[in-house]
Amino acid sequence: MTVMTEPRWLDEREARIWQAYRDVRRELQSALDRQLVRDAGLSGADYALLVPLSEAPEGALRARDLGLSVGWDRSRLSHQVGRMEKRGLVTREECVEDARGSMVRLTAAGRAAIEAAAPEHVETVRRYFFDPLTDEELDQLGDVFHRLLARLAQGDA
Amino acid sequence: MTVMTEPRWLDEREARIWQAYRDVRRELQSALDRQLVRDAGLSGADYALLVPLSEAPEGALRARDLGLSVGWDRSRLSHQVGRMEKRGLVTREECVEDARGSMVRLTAAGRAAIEAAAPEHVETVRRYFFDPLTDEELDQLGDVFHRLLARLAQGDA
DNA sequence: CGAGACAACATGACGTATCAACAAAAGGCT
DNA sequence: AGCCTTTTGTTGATACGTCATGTTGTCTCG
Repeated sequence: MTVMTEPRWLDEREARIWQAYRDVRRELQSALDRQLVRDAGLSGADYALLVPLSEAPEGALRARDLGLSVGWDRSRLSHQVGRMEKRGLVTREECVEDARGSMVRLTAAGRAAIEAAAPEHVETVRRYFFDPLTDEELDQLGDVFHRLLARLAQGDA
Repeated sequence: MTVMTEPRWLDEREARIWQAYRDVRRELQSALDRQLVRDAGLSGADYALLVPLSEAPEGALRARDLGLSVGWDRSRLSHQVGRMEKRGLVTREECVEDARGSMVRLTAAGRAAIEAAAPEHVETVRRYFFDPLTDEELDQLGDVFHRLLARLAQGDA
């Protein structure tokens, strides 16, 4: 059983940093999503899937692998692919090696969409994320992020 | 008109850091939300609103001010308050000073919910965010976040 | 004072995210 | 082979987020 000890509340400095993290998270997401929909008519979710698909050998990936590469669960992926299929960005095919599986394939329209969207989007990522930071800070950030990821991954254990 | 120059694609190091950021973002969000709903029956959105309300003088804030304190637009706030009202966590009242306005007030159940949820949640934030980082790293992070926020804010201009 | 601009909030529609339940195929084990 | 477990994917329900729109009240300034 868990003993009820007085919680270690965040001090003022910690609260400020935590708040700043959540603000960055929200505003960065918002800025990137708005740029995408404005300049390319794509949502962030669309873009997230189009990138690994466009880099895949035949412009096609198993749903399972696509899910792994973006870190989504099956349901979220299936719903999103369904919406994108309706808009003609991708098609679904049966998987030959594994009859359970499903292949997601980029259409010509899908490839055109990601190729049109990518340049402006990368510029936006630079503008809001990379440009304001120094090289040293980027290295430290990479370090910090990977340590946080390690902790998050072990949390599942 | 915009000249079409070759975009400055992310190099391998940049891509790795950007990927790590998005992974942290997704996994941290997911871990915190799942902890909240599991231990307290609250969503992240619930918690986000309950915190400033519980800290407000009478457990009540104008919708406008509540929105400012969490960085949400009116619509998002109104929908979320509506859902929380249905569950008895808050009530809506008319605003005396400004007949357009609306007051959001914490109910007894709402206060009980946030007080029950907060200790475990803070521990979880520590576990996944603060504990793995050193003091120096935290200071640098605070610095970095505020610089990014400044850039994001000027983007609106 | 009065007309137009603006601010505050609600709502409906649609896209997105999560969860539970389901179905079907693959793999493992005896 | 036959049973059991695991993997893979879909679906429906519900919660959440964003946009466009509408309503009402306040403010500004001529």
